[in-house]
This record gives sequence, structure tokens and C-alpha cells, in this order.
Amino acid sequence: MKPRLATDNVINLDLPSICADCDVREMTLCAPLDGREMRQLCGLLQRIEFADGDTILDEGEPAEHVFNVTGGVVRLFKLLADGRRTVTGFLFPGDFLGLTNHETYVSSAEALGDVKLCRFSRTKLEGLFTTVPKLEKRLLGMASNELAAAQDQMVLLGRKSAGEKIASFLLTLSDRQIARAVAPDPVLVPMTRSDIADYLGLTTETVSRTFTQLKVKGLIRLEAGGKVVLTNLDALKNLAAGT
Amino acid sequence: MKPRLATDNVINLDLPSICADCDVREMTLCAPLDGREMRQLCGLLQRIEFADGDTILDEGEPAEHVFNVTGGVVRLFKLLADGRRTVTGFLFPGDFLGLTNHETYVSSAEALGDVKLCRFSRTKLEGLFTTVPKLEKRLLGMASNELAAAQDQMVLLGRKSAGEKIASFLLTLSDRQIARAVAPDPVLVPMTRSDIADYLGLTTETVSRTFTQLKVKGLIRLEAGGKVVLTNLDALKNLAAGT
DNA sequence: CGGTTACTTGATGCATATCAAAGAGGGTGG
DNA sequence: CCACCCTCTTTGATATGCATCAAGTAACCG
Repeated sequence: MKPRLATDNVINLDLPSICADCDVREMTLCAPLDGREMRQLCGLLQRIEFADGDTILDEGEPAEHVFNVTGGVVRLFKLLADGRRTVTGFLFPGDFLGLTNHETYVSSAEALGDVKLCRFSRTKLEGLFTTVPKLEKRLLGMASNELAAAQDQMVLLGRKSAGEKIASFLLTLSDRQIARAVAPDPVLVPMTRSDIADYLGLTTETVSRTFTQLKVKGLIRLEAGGKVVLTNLDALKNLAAGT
Repeated sequence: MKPRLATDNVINLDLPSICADCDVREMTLCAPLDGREMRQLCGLLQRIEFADGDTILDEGEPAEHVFNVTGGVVRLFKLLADGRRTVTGFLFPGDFLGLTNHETYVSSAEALGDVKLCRFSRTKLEGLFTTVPKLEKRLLGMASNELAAAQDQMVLLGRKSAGEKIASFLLTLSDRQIARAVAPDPVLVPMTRSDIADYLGLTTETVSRTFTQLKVKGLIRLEAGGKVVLTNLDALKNLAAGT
């Protein structure tokens, strides 16, 4: 809940170490920027951290900031009036948080374990668009990718069986590990069965049972610490694709 | 032959008639453009038409063009390997088609009845971004809206019952009619039960049964020509919100 | 009008939800 | 360092909402 500002008294100098040692720069908003542009952007960001379960922002609240995830995992979700929850996505280092065309956020965001973010004032970032159009182009690209992922998720939610959903989920996590230069195979699953269930339109029990079934069928192996080894990648891919 | 004052409606007279008599300009990409910019954009578009069932573009094919829908309804969909279909959206006049950050389209698009589009070369449109940054800003705004809608659809697909899905669907259609300055109440439903089913993650039978149930409960009235009268708007809204 | 496609309705089945309870970690305080 | 507690996970038994299978009916169109 209470963000800890890592930059409380820091004046941003020519080479702010805050960005110089950022290890996700190539995957974020910042990727296309040159040194001078980086300094401009870096000049208006703050680093903040959250602990497990902390609320980062709430759906419907004024969208004053946007964020880059620099460490940890963020859970995005929306609620129905009676409490039913849909997890609309999980954000990993390099992902962008808070994009909206309205005055308010469209999903809520919570920390899933310790989370590090860099935070920008939305208006200040938009102010940079005129002098650094690359930024806006980059944001459009990221939004387009999100949109494509959202459509894949619609296919998953609307037309896939529980087994196909879990298989797709694991493969997506694996692909995202590759994108972050993490080995694809032991898939790290930091979220709870309940989070997964609300992400895939299932219940925790069904998620658990389906993991066991995939294990019994020899497609995966469950290891301690939420690690999943993909023991039959081809079969998993076929299952995920609906073959 | 006319003065080129950038702020004047007179500019319309200078526009090619193809854009001058466009009745969805205020809802499309073009909304924020002034007369001179409109002429630039208009100079590189083509008007094309499709008949019912025609394929407009295919998922996976090279994304060479982007489109504005100027008339009719477009069905967007994705297929699984075994033929299962998910309708990822319906596009109405003013909607944008073909946004992607990849080399290829991410969904297929078909005409649902007669459709009129204006078509742009993707590279030429992107070329305009540098001189008309408003265009890129506008596209980002539209993409952000799409993203918000996609997340609502995830909630619908993952957590809503058949009745809640149909209610939400009808209310969304109604809202979009308002956005196009069409009366909200007789909701026009030009798509088949099968299209609706593939959009909501149901079967045609369940869609049909659910319409009948809503009719029996007095929430809607079904009329000829695919018109649906919302006879109890509050109840429908409560149902859609999950109350 | 006849053929075709879309829609509705009914009977039955099944995948997943729900209800219930027993393990399995994981952290904390004694 | 252990014992306890809390939460998460797994497994089992049962229920149910929607899918599937199967006709019949209405709408559409050449």
C-alpha cells in the first residue's frame, strides 16, 4: 500500500544511475531512445516499490501516472458487482502499466510478490511526445501488441477447454521468459491457483486438477517453488493450439 | 479557388468529394484533422466495398493496408486449428480496422452485409505520422479504447453467465448506436445467432434460448428484421453488471 | 413456391462448478 | 527449533449450466 520512493532526495544528474543500471530498458518504453532522450525521460520518473499484495492502483481512480515494471510481477484484474474477479493480465519486468484513453484506470493492479516500478506523471510523459515522437510510436506499438494478446485471450476464454487453457498459459509464460532472456523451460509460476483460475475463466479446483492431469499424461512435471518443467513440449503445443 | 484557412468549414469544399461527404469523419481516425491535414490523408485513400460474406482480409496475411469502416458491419474472428471460431469483435461505421504491430494481420475480417471502407496503405499512413503527429495520437487513443473494451470482453467471457452475456451484448450494441447518433432503443442485431455465440463463447442454441428467456422475463421484445426492443432497461443493466 | 439457411425448442450428456475435507508448505512466536 | 496456524493446494463426491444431438418451424431468396 505505502509506496517507498527510492528517489526521495535525488536530483537527476546527467547520467542518473536510476536508469543507467536499469536491466529492462531494452524491453520497455525506453527501448528506442538515445542518450539525450533517455535523460529527458529519466528526469521525470520516480522509482517505487510495493510488497506482496499491495494495491498499486485501482480501477476507476484518476489515471495520474503510468508505470514501467522493472522488477517482480503485477496482477491486473477487474471485479463484477458481486465479487467475481477476472484477472486481465500479469505484468512482468519490461511491461507497461496504466495505459488508458480515459481519465481513470480501467483495471486494478496489485503486487504479486515484491514489485519495482518506475512511475511517470501521465501529463509529463505526454508532454514529451511532441519533442520525442518516438515515445508515442513506441507506446502505440506496445498497445498494438497488447491488443493482439487480448484477442488471443478471447479465443482462450471463449473456446478452449480447461486442458487447452492451462497448456496455452504455460506456453505463454515460457515465451515471456524467453522475451526477458530467461531460460524457457522451467516455467516459473509465481501466481496462485486462484489467480490462474481467474485469468483463465476456471476455478482453483479445476486448475489444480488440470495440472495433475497434464502431469499424469507426462506433459509437465511440477517442482517445488512453483516451477513447471515442460516434459513434452510438442504435445503441449498441440494441445494449446487445439489440435 | 477557395481560401485555405485552416479553421474554416469552407475547407470542405476543397476536399475531394470522397471525404467531403463522409458522414463518419468525426468518429474515425480523421476526427482531429484540420482541412489541410484532411486533404493529405484523403489523397492517399481508396474507397472499397464488399458484399455479404466477402473476406476483407485474412489473419496471418501481410498487413499492407489499414481501413476505416464507413458503412455496414464487419465481423472480426480468429480460428483454432480444428475450426472452432472466436469472433473477436464487430466493427461499425467509424471503427478502425487493421491495426497491428507485426507484419501480418492478427484477425480475419469479413463483411456482414454490404460494407464500405476507406483503405490506406499502411506505410503511407505511417509516413504521415511525422508531419501529422495528431494522427498517431489519435490512433493511440483508439487503440487504448479497444484495449479497455477487450478487457471488458475478458470479464464477460471468463466470468459471466449466458444471460449476463446476452444482456451485456445488447447494451453494448445499444451504446454503440448512441455513439453513431442512432437511437439507443430498438437495438439492431444484424449478425446471426452463430456470430453472437462465437462472440460470447456460447452455442447458437444457448443464444437462442437465452433470448427467449429474456423475452419471457419481460426484459426484451424480439421484432422482425433483427430488432430488439429493451423493455426493461434497468433490469437488463443489473443483469449485465452481475447484480 | 420450393429450396435453403437461420432460428427455435426439446431431450440428454458432459465438462466444469460447487461443496467438502484432507494434505502441504511457510511463516511466526514461544 | 519446534509447534502452531494460516493459506494454498490437492483430491473426492455431487450438482448444474451449457453443449450436444435431434427435430421441427420460420424466414429468406431466387
